[in-house]
Amino acid sequence: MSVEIQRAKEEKKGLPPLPNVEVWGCVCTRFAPNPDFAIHLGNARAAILSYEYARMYRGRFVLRFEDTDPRIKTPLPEAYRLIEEDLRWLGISWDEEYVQSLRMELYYDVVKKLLAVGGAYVDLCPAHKFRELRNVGKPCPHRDEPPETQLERFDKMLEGFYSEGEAVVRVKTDLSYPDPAVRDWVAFRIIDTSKHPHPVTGDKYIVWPTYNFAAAVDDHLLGITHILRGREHAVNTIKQMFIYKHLGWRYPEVINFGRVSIEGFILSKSKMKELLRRFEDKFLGIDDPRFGTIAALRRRGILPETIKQLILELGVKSTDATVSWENIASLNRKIADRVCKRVFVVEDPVKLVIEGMTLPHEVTLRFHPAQDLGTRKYVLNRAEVFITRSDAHEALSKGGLRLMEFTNVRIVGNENGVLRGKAVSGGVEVAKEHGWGIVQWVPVEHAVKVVVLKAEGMRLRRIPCVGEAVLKNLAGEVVQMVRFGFGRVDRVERRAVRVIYAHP
RNA sequence: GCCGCGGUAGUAUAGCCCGGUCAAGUAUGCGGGCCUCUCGAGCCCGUGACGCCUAUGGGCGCGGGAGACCCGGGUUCAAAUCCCGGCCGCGGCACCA
Repeated sequence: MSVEIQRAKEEKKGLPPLPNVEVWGCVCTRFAPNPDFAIHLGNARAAILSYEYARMYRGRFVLRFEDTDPRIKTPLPEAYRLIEEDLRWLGISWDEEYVQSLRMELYYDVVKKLLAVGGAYVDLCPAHKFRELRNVGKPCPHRDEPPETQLERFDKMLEGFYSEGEAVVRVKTDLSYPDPAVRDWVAFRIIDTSKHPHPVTGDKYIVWPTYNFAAAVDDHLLGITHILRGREHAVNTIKQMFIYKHLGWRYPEVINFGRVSIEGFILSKSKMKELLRRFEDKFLGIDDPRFGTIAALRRRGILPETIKQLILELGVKSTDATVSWENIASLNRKIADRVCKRVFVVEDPVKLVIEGMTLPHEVTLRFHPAQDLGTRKYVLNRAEVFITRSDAHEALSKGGLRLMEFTNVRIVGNENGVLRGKAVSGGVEVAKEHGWGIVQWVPVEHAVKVVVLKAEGMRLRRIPCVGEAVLKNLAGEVVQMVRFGFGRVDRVERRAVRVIYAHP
C-alpha cells in the first residue's frame, strides 16, 4: 500500500529545493554518525533527509562512520552493524560506505599539506596556556614557526615522541574572530591507544584527527555537495571553512535543522548510556521502549513508513521540534491499521462457559477484515473462553454479548466468578438488535500467557493478559490487539509471549 | 559571560526569507454522526487563535470602527510577515562527535 500513499504525500509536502545545485553538477549527500551508540530519531532525521535529497536529484548518498575518538566517545564495536541495520530498516540504501579510522593516512597527508602551506601548526603549549592566549586573541609562540619545523614536529608526534596532551595540531584561523571557540581549533591530538584501544584499529595510531578535521577533509575528498546536519553544528561549519580556505577547496552547501525530541522519551545518547550502566537490570537494552532510538521505536511496533513520514513533515526547519507521542501514534495507527494482523488479547480475564454448542467446534478467524492476511483456526473440545472483566460486567447487565467473528451468547448465570452462557444463533445483527457488545475473546484450550509491557514515562508497566495461541507464530510482527492497542510481539517462550505495547 | 536561533490554537507545528492571496493551513485533541463483527479502532462532519451579543444552548462579525499570531513601539495605504526595545525559551562556546 504505502508506496503510492507515501509518494503522494511526499509530492504534496515536497522537500524544498537544495541551494546551488547547478554549480555542483550533481548532488552528493552523506550521513555521518558516530558509532558509539545506536542512532535515535534526531540522527534519523539527518539520514532520511540526506537520503531523500540524494534520491530527489538522482545523486549519490554516502554512509560514513565518524569514529576518531577512541578515548571519550569510544566507538561501540557492534554499533557499526546496528546503525546499518537501522538504516536498512528505514528503507535507506547507500552507494558508498567509509570508516574514518581506516582512513588515517589520508588525514595525515592532508594535514602535512596544510602544515606545508602554513595553514596549521604544531602547538606545544599546555591547553590552559593556549586558552589564556586565545581568550585575548594572542598567538601562541609556535604559531609562526616555519613549515619545516612544523612538519618535523608532526613527524615526532607520529613517532610517539610526545605523550597525551603535550602536542596538538591547530588550524590557523582568525584570532580576532568573536567566538573564541573558533580561534585556532585543534585538528589532531594524541591519544594513548595502548590505554584506550580503538575497536577497529587497536593501538595502531596514536595521533587522531578531531571531528572537525576528519569531517571537513572527508566532505571534500568524497565530493559531498550538500551537508544536512543539526543546528548544533553551526560553529563547526565556520571552523571547517578555514581548512577549505587554506587549501583552496570549495565548501559544500550546508543546511542546519533543529533538534527533534519526542515528548516523554529519552533521546540523549549519554543519558541512555548512563541509565544502561547504572540500572542494567531495569532496562531492556539499547532498544528499551522508553528510549528514542530507532531500534526502540522498531521494537515497540512503530513502522518505518511512520518515521519517514514524520521526518518529511518536519522538513529542514532550523527550529527545534518536539513531536508528541500522540502524533506519532496517530500516524502509525493509520498505516498499521491497514497492514497489520489483528489478534485477540484479553486483559484481566474472566472465564465464560457456553452451553448448547455442538462439540468439537471448529472456528476460523481472519487476521484482517478487509485485507487478505490469512486466517487461523481453533478446534474447541470445551466451549470455554476468556473475556475481559469489564466486558463481562457489561454482558451481565445487558444480558449477553457477541464473541467477535464467532457467536452470540446469552448470559444465564454467574457462579464464583465464572460466567455461564448459552449460544444464541444468528450473526452480528442479532447482537446489534440486543445492543450487546462485540468483544474479543480467547479459547481457554488455546490460550497463552501474554505479558504486555507498556512504557509510561519512566515506568515500564507489566500487564498480565491471555492471548490466542497463534501469537506464538507471530514473533517480531507488529499486531493490532483488538480493542486493546497496537504492539509488537517481542519474545515467544514455550509458555508465554511478550508483547511491547506501542499505542492505542 | 560571549556568539547564534526561536516565541502562532489545549498540544505539536505550517506560513515569515520575497508585506496584501491569513477573519491564519495541517496533525493531534475535543464534540457529534456513521459503522463493512474493534463504539478504546476506522470513516465522515463539526469545533478551534480576535471581538461583540447572549434566554449560556448558542449566535453575529455585510459596510464603517475596533480587534486578531509573546509584550511594547515604529515603518507602511497595508505587518504573523520588515525595523527597534523588552520579556521568555533553546542551542553553541572541548585535545567530543
